[in-house]
Amino acid sequence: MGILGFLMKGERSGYDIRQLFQESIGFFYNTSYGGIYPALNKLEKEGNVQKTVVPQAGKPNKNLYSITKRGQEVFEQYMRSPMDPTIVYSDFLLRVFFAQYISQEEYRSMLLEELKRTKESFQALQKVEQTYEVDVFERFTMQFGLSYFQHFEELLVQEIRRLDALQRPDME
Amino acid sequence: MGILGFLMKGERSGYDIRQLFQESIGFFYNTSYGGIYPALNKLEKEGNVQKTVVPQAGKPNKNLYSITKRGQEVFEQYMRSPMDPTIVYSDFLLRVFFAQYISQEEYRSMLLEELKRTKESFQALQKVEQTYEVDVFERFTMQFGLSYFQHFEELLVQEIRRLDALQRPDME
DNA sequence: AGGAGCATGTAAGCGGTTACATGATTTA
DNA sequence: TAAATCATGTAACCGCTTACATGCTCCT
Repeated sequence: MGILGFLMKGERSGYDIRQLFQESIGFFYNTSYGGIYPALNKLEKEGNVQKTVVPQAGKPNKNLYSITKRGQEVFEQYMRSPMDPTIVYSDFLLRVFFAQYISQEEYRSMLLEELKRTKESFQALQKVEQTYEVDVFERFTMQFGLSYFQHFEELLVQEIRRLDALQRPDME
Repeated sequence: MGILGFLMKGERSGYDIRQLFQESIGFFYNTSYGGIYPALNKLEKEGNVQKTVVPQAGKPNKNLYSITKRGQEVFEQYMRSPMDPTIVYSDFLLRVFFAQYISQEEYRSMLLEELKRTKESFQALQKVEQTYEVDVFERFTMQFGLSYFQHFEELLVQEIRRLDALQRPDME
């Protein structure tokens, strides 16, 4: 459905759409080429999008897709349909849950790794937010993400501090 | 893999495991019976778990599984293997991203719905945390979740306020 | 009388990722 | 010269959800 959303904003190729996904909403919604190209073909068959082939030198022809009236209706209908619940898959949290079975050092390095990743995600998203011109809603979505990563980071730092305090309970 | 983790804590049936998943880590890791039973069979074939059949009156026999030495090793190996990145699938955020195509009222009711859901999730998790005796790590995992929901709630409330302020810019 | 809870399982299907194949151009 | 970017696509596979099937007991 995100595909139709991006096409609402203008003509795009499958390649473009992948980039947009990655850069803007990759942190909460992801796809691969293997998903996008077949999806576009299907959308075309259903008459929701139209393809324009743009010949290119030295590259495969570019397939530019634009949304049809029918596609717009489908998209608007989607926007009004019941929301799917948000789903989080966190291997990290699963491991924390079972952390009684590993050593404190291993636990600590797990936290450290997740902290590193979180920081990286934060910075990547921050960069995107500053690079692109985005509308109010796009910006809000990204600030949601930013805020989420920041908060997550804080929790991780707190837990690492707690661990270290246990190691050295003598400290004042 | 969560299955092996639960079996580390003692003998469980497939049904038990499903309940535990739902109640404790359901907010970031989910499964259905259709996933658990086949997985248990596979684990048994591989020699990672052992089945004990407990006859019951008026119900199907209960299949109690316990983890084998081999299974423990597999679990410990997993705990030391590279972490999968955390993945979030949020239909809500996707819709926010494309909210320019819906009216303010529709947007507002979307926010309200997500707020309601978030509150419910928070309360459900809070209840679980208070009901069960959990170890340090299990508690921490849940507090992670609690904190996540709380934070999310705040962001939603802020955005709703911002919207309402736009509606009535005259207010002091 | 009906619904929730206990308890196990199968089959169909779907959405999606991973990996592969191709190949010119630009950048480091 | 190697890697990244542009650009499209297919095939295999995988894990998982949904739906179905069964049926007793306890609570309301």
